[in-house]
Amino acid sequence: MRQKTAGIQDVARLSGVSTATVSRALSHPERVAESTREAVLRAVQETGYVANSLARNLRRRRTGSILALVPNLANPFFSQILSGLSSVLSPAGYGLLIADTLADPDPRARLAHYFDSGLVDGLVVFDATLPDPALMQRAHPPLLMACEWRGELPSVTVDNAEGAAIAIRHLLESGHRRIAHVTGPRGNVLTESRLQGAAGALAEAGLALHDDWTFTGDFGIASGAQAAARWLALADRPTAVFCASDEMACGFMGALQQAGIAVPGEVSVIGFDDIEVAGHLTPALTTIRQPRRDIGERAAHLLVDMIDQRSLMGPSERIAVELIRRQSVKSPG
Amino acid sequence: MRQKTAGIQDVARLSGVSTATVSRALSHPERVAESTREAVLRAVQETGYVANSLARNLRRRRTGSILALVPNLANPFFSQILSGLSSVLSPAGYGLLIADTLADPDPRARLAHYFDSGLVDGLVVFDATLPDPALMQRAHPPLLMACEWRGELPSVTVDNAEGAAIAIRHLLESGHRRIAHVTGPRGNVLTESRLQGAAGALAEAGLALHDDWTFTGDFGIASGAQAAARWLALADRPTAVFCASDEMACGFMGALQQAGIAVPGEVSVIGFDDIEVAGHLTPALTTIRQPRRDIGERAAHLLVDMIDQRSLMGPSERIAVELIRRQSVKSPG
DNA sequence: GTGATAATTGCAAACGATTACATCATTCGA
DNA sequence: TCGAATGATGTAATCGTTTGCAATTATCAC
Repeated sequence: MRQKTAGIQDVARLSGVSTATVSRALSHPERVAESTREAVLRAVQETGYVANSLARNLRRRRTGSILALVPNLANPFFSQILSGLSSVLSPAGYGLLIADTLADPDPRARLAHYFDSGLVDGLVVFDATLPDPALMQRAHPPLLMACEWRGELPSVTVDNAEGAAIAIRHLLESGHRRIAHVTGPRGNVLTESRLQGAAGALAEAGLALHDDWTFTGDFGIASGAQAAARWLALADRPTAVFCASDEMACGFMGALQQAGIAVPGEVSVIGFDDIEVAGHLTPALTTIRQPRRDIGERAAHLLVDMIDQRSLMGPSERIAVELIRRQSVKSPG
Repeated sequence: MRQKTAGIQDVARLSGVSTATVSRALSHPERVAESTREAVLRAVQETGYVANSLARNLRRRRTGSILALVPNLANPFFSQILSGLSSVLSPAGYGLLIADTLADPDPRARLAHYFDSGLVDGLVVFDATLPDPALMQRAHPPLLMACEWRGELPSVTVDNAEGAAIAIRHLLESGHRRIAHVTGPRGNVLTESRLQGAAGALAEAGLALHDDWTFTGDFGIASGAQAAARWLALADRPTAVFCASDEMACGFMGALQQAGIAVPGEVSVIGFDDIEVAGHLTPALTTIRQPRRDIGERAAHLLVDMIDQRSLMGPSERIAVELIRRQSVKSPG
């Protein structure tokens, strides 16, 4: 069974001082005499005392943990972002709580719950549909959007429209004129923003986004494969495809190759994200890189700042994307 | 700024009862008269009161959160397991804390810290090197190993040796006699266990694991590509390769294809894990499936049981694996 | 030597809930 | 009708820290 762990009382008794002094010796070492500090530390050693964070946090009115609400934990896109978050949060003294909003029957209720349970000092939200205006009325801890964004909420995002434009321009420069687009779910801010960037770049070249050539997906692998099926059914096929996520690009290429279509021989494919596997596919996937670890790290810094300043608003940050040229794009014909 | 949130005092005052009654009305509704219960609930509505979990947990001597220690958050293998964990932990009233032990300068110290900080009610540990005997001496909350295992600690694992044996037998049945193996990091329990299972299956067929044909990797994509380079340098090449993880298989196949070697034409490849992308590679990867979501869910159940029974030991569970036949294996020559 | 200033330390009140125990009002059986 | 059992509520202790304030002692300038 769990033996009772030493409390501050025990340390105080052993070192012959009051609990107040023990507490100070540990959290504000400069405010106690060196000799007492040593005595206390010795007693801490001996008892193996570790402060109970529950009590400490109750008194200090902070919890020491921040919550990340991700739409789908099983999506590898997030893992590296979370890793980045964790790497700056831990040293800053925060634990990282993670909740999967997909796995949750009522994610909005959960968010509301976290707002006033006092369980967390701050939130990073990756799903723009979550923090709706009604919800934001109530009192709540600092909240930062990441990847997606909404209204005036502070956020860490990537330049999605520009990324899409870069992708399209790359296809254009390679000589493609007939370009398809596999989108994310309609209504999603990322989807719309990339769609708009793609359309803009196309327009600059005097082209338009052909309705029959834009396929709606959901960022997941399977939806990429479905888009491929629709592409295959086309009488008049585009020579290049811009997929709004690498996962979809992966599903798209896979299904095409199953059907005996050569990539990039018969069709060029460009993705978005640069997930780890992208460079190891055959052909290696040309894509727009989102620096995912950076996103996590920046988000963590911004949120910690907001918490420190007890402010609900904070700066937003936009991170640049980058074209990674690999093998899945070549000149048509 | 953050307006002060209502406390139990406010509810008590508004509904004209004592705080004790409010507390009871909320946590033990049957112990209070219906009329008062209604009055309390009405006051709760009006004030928007939500109990402060810090205070509650301090008093109840539990924290309501459990911690998962994963060796590498950026590895997509874990995301689905975490998702499974989360899906049963949330309804059970536990939050899921996640820490990346790779990102941590001193993971052992962190584990020690969690042992007595009273921050968590239980731990799920995915890294067998962490809970060393010295550490386990001290008082600590219930701990469950998952995927990896160590000593007598309760664990949720998969039948690794059997999985490896199934993989090898599948290659054997397809007619291969010259079989290579890309392992995980040496010393790792998964690595050794799969190695042993593979050697066993080979022995049944009168074959042995050729030293020159076993390449050491680290479960990551890049190490698979490195193994491929070593395979390419071989004068006398095996016709099939069993990779101890899908990521390595992916890196292996990719590098081979880059070098102009056909898979499965010139060499068959079989993986382990069945990560999501496996079925969308070209060729689609034949592999041994680990039901990752199940692992997470079972681990959560077992751990919650241990916590409920205040017991440090608990049953261990072994989950079956399954051969997924796809396209990366065919008969040689 | 004396009063003022600064450096240490202890006392006790928070933090915000839960719950053992005491109290009071009912109900019921004899 | 009375004593006991039952049920509903309140009082106050408790969980394990931190910290404002006061008290004590040491230091220093004069």
